[in-house]
Amino acid sequence: MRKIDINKKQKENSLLKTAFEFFTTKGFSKTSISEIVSKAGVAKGTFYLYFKDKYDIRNKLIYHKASQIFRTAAQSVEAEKNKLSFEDKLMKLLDNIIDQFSKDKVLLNFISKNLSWGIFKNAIFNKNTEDDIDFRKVYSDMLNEAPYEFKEPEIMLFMIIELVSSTCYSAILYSEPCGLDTLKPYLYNAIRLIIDQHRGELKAASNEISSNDQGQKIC
Amino acid sequence: MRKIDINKKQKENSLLKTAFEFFTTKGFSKTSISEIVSKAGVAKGTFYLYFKDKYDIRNKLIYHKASQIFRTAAQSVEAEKNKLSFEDKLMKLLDNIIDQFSKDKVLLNFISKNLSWGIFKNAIFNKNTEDDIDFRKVYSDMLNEAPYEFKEPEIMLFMIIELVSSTCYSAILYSEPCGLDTLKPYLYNAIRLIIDQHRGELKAASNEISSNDQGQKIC
Amino acid sequence: MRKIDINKKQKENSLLKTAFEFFTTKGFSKTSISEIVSKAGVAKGTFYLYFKDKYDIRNKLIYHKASQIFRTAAQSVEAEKNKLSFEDKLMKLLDNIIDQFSKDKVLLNFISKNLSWGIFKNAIFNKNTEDDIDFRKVYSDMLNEAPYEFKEPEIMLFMIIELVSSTCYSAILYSEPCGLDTLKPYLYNAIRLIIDQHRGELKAASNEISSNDQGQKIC
Amino acid sequence: MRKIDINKKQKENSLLKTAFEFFTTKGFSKTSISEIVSKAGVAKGTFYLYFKDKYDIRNKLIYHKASQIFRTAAQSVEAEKNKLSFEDKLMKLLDNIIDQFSKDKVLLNFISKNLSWGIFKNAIFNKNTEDDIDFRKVYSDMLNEAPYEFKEPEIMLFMIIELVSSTCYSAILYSEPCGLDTLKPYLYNAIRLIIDQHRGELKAASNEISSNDQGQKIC
DNA sequence: TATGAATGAGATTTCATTCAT
DNA sequence: AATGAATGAAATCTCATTCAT
Repeated sequence: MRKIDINKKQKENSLLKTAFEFFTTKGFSKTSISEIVSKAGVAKGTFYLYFKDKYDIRNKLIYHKASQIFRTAAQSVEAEKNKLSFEDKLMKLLDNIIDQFSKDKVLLNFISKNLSWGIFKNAIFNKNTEDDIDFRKVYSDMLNEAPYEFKEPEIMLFMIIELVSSTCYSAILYSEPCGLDTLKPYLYNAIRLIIDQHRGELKAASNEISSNDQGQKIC
Repeated sequence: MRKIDINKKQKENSLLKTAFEFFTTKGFSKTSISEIVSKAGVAKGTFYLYFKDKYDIRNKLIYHKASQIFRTAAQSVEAEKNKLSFEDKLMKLLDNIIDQFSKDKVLLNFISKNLSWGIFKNAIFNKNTEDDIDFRKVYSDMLNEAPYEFKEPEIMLFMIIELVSSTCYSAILYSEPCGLDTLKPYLYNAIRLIIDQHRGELKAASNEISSNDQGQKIC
Repeated sequence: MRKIDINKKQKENSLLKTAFEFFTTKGFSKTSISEIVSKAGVAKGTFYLYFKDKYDIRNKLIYHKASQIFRTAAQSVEAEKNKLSFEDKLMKLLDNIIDQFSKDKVLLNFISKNLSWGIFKNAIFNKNTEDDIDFRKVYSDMLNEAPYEFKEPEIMLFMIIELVSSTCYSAILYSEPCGLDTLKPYLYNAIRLIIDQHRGELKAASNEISSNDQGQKIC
Repeated sequence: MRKIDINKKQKENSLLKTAFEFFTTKGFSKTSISEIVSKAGVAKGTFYLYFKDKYDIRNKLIYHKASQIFRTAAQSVEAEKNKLSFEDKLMKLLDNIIDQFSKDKVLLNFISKNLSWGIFKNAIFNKNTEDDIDFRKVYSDMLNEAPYEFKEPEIMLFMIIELVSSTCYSAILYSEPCGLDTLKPYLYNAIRLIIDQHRGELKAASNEISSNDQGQKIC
């Protein structure tokens, strides 16, 4: 990377960092571009060289942060990939995410307040930059590795994510109606029940992974 | 009510109605008080006689609308109160609410975008005006009439409400990841599973509901 | 006085009292009629039954307070009327006024900030209500009783009053450039010098008191 | 100075000039920032680039104008610096100031209405911009050059300034209680008397001013 | 007399965005 | 690429005063 490009990247990062600070402390609509640029140490006009407008920088932040969370969680599962069942992998993934948020309430608040399923899906299901993880692939790999078929796996994931995100948001930030620790057993049990209701037949052995052990197949 | 009070109520309603129109079509932050008052046909200063600021009128709208939805739903259950089991009553209540929202997407959007468990709890668990329904009482009546004890009934309601509201929001408004009709069977099944996990022991017979098995009573 | 008139007087006094409180603590332009009436316990419209507008109540307050100060001072001199020389009477009068102000800085601030020679002259040289003192008469009596003529007595009084009021204002309220005690000797000496420069000839015996000893006149 | 800085100075001056016009004709509180900017031909936001608020521009005007007056007066004395006695220099200074005000009643009114010893002292005793004159130095130079010591020279100056400003204000603007010409002889005489009462001992001869009467020196 | 709801012009201030430098 | 002065529409909010009751 040329020196000038490094410089540009630094400016952009400085703006992103500062914007995040203000958005999380003062809120999006009460943060002005003026504040961001003066704290970031660049001129007003410069802001518009890097971002289309205020909404642009917010969305880029959400993408960035959400993707960071998922990458970390995915890595934690990766290690034990082959030892865990599908359910356990998914639970571990969720537990890791919840853990990250409970340790970073500011980020939770920011993402929650600005999250819609649309932006969210975009953030985790599409690669926006080279570093971003492709969560769609992670999930479909997990499904493929599972011994069962799942009915409507997207709906299943959707329900789980919505249940987790909305209940944990309230439990972590406001302890409403109870703290995270009280909530967890009920929540995790509910998730397993939801997975159960979507679990279908045992898979027929797939070609790729068991082309040579067809003998075991019974069906 | 004196003529002047009727007039005041009309002014307030006119402002609420107009504000709701703008908030739902243009969005909260893009709606100005100037627009509201000029459409409502009152002077700018008059707005401030009724509401502290823009946030105040928004919160009052949420209270008002949320409470309206719940009152309607509660009334629909009231009729068959004694014929239905606890589960069926709760499911009917939820179904009625989902139904109302699916018919009034504008309202759903408005309430969802501005809803937090805090405001929500306030709206349905506290009477703000005389007309407001006391949802807490409705729920606790339902619990009392059930033959079973429930473990942590507040957490149960919380999980159900969060699951329903966040999944339906996305399904009704954006058909994401699927339409409401596709979602419903999975969602309703999930709800019943959640209720199941919270159901506890059979209650000791109480006076009202078991006048004919007093013999079992020991006390 | 009829009961209804007493009631009216009470309302007016309550408004005056409250307005004075706010004017002296928040300042004239930052005090709103709303605040005054709500503290005074009357309706907004009622204010306009007693006062033309905000300026009207301020002027009435100034008249009232200024006249009060002068009445008190005049009374303190009255007792020793015949024992003191003109100079001493005037000095005692001034000293008493300064004393009152140094004990009531709030009032000093209010009157000073809103004082102009015009309003001031009006306040002390014209009777506004029956209780108000006629300062013009007090001063002219003092002059008549003095054994000397005075050149331009009005200019003399004017210079003294302006010197006293502007220097004491600053000394009492801000100790600028020095406190009142440090200022006093220089100030009082300056006043005596000013009186000196206006003192004229010994008076010819006046008609009333010495109609029969005209022979003494030399002129 | 860069072209852009010249432009900025012009904008600021245009705002100051326009504000002064309105403040002096309509009064401070009846002048709106809207009026100022529209007359000055700049955008409303531009005002806030140069001044914090309405009070800020007023204070800057007072500083500016007061300092202008004193600079002019000081220059008039400078010429005859060595020919005049301390008293005559001070009288000439005051006379020049009074003269300026009597020719510019609008300015007198503006400064007087908004003057307090605090702002005033600030205006003349502190350099606010590079052009501002340091009146403190002018006065202390005058004192140093005088052959006498003065008791409490600051109190002396204070009394003189207060006496002059408050009496002349009324005389020039309202001819109350008399016109300036009638007042002057009495006023100037009073000032000389005040100076007299503060004059102390002859100074021990300093090197510069009394090289030829060293014989009298005892030390 | 007394009330206080209603007025609505107008005040101050903010801020995303542009554009000449 | 970077700047930051300038914009000016628009936002929120105030408040002296009126007038129907």
